[in-house]
Amino acid sequence: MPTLTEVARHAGVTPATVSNVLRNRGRVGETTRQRVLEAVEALGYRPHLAARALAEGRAPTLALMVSSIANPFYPEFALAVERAARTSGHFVIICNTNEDPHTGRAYLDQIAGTLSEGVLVTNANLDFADLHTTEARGTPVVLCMWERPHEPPGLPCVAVDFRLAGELAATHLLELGHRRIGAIVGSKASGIHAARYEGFVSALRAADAPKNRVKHALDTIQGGYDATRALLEADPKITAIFATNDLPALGAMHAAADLGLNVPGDLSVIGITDIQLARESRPALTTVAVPTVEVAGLAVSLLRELIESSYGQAGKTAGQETACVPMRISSPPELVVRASTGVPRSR
Amino acid sequence: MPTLTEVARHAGVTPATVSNVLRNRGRVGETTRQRVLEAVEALGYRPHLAARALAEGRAPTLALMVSSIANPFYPEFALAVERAARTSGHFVIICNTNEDPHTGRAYLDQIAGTLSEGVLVTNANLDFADLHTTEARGTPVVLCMWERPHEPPGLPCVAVDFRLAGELAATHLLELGHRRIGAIVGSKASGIHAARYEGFVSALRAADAPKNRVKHALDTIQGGYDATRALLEADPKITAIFATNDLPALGAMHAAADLGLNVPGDLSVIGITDIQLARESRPALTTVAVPTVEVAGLAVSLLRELIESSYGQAGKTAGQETACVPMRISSPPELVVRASTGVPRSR
DNA sequence: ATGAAAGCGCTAACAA
DNA sequence: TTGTTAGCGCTTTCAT
Repeated sequence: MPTLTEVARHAGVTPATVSNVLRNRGRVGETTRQRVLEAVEALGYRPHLAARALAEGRAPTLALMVSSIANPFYPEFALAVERAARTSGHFVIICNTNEDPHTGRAYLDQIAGTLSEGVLVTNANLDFADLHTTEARGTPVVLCMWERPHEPPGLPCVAVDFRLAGELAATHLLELGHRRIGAIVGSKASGIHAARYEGFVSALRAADAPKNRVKHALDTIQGGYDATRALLEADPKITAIFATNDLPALGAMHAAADLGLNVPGDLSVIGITDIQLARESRPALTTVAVPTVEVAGLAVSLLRELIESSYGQAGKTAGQETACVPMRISSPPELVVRASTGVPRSR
Repeated sequence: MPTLTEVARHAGVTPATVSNVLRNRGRVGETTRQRVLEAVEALGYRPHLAARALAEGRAPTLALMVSSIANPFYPEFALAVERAARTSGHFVIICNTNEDPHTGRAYLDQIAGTLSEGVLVTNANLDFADLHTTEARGTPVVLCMWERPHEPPGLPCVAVDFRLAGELAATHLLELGHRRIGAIVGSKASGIHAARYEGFVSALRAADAPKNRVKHALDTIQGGYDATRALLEADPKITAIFATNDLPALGAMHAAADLGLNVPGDLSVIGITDIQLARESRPALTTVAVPTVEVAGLAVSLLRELIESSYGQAGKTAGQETACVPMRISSPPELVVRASTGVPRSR
């Protein structure tokens, strides 16, 4: 691999000039510029990104923390992030924490600030303390899917109004005429899906609908499957299932199929997110869509800004502490009516 | 961020010693070692990976070229690669070429050899010429899913016997009693799925089964959907569909549902790969499983070996050209019988 | 067992 | 407009 210096020698100029030509910095004469470009071409020169990173004090990569492969949402999101990142010349390093905060910290320790100049976090399965540490060391961090626009997490984030998502789902079911609705919350009671369920419940209350049954479950198809069977066993008259995520909703449809229930005739099912699978299931899943691509874009651009300003304020003493933590809010979730919901018919 | 030098000063030693302690190189006295470790701890030192990469002349990352988000197989594979890579301390940079060879080359030009010391390729949608160029510049390349163990591609690779996969699928269908089988080939005639179809056809021929109908289609659910409708229109008596990939197979099931056909009663469906979705569809998809995780592991370890030996032979003159191109063969694909195939019943 | 010094490939003041 | 001179943070001979 030829180096900058070799190119310079080949073109009869100094390394600095070549550097300037390559990055359109500083004034360079047209003739030398040509000579340099030819030399680059002739030698097949490619800049050494690690060297550049060291010299510039910044690396052209972003780290993306994902929790696992289990939920197909993450890969989908990862690709959206990759595209957004490329527009600013960033590469994305995928950091699979495997649901393990320890692994997450190991990643942060290793690459934050050295191989990558910013961190994107797709779920809260990391110690916030670790994230704060990373931030304090000078590497900006952005949370990608904060669920409560009105309760900032204390870290820069992109928020999605998941409470509204829950409301929209409930309203849709109510408008169809459902009164007995079972809810599947894809996490512990106080977990990341709480806002969705709150929105759901509040819409029910606003409509004077009877109290619904709830079941907490793993955020997986299987989790939704089991929860649905439990729910229907507890109350066979349930006509609709609301799940706080698409995966459990899909599981609910599977359960219905195994119980010989027609969807949506006997049982309506609605989820939240609108992952690819939702479009591709049979019947296609009605869901409340979260603007995934937009979120990825917002997260990357926010991170970019933070990165820039972090270099800007280098050297300044503290006092920035009090500056408010930035938050971007995505456009609101939207109901996508497909084939899994309909008017209830008695059975 | 504290540097090595600061740690050294803090511990009252030289940078070289700290470096030695940190990497267990060279002999270091037990007492100094302790002192250094304490300093590292006290300062919260983290090695700067870009700096290390420059000094060592190698970066601790691998590039993974994927073609797009459309096929959920790639993200699945990406996570498997990430896990395998981590065992050797490598980070994975995800390079989404978006089916565009031009983007692919841009990635190769930028990061191969500078930010990453090896390249993993998951599909052939890149110019082989570009890959050879990358290799020639000194960065090893490994193809992850070569489909013909008996026809080496001229590049290091992990091969999967996809011909056998096609045979297994056909045999399964034949054993169930199917004679009129429609095939969906998820690419152009000469494309990457050709081997699968060849295997399928040869098994049919070996069993003296009648010639089957074929339809080429996009390697997507929609592609399989359309192809199935076309196939059934051309010959309504078809009792089974073989698709060269799971996604089109899933599309076939959707088509059956829309046509009021029961799967597997009226129509059996079988795919190849065994992606997560195959397990999670209703009915669950019978498919020929490809050992994805194993392939990822083999690919990473082969790449690792190539990387090591490329540093080893640094300085040697040419002549290695004649050395054979290494190929790893995964364990054979295996039939996974689920609910989408069964004995044909006349209709 | 530890230190001194050179350099990886590039960028960034500052000179000329 | 171009060249000079220092590093960036780390590794690595080679001395001591």
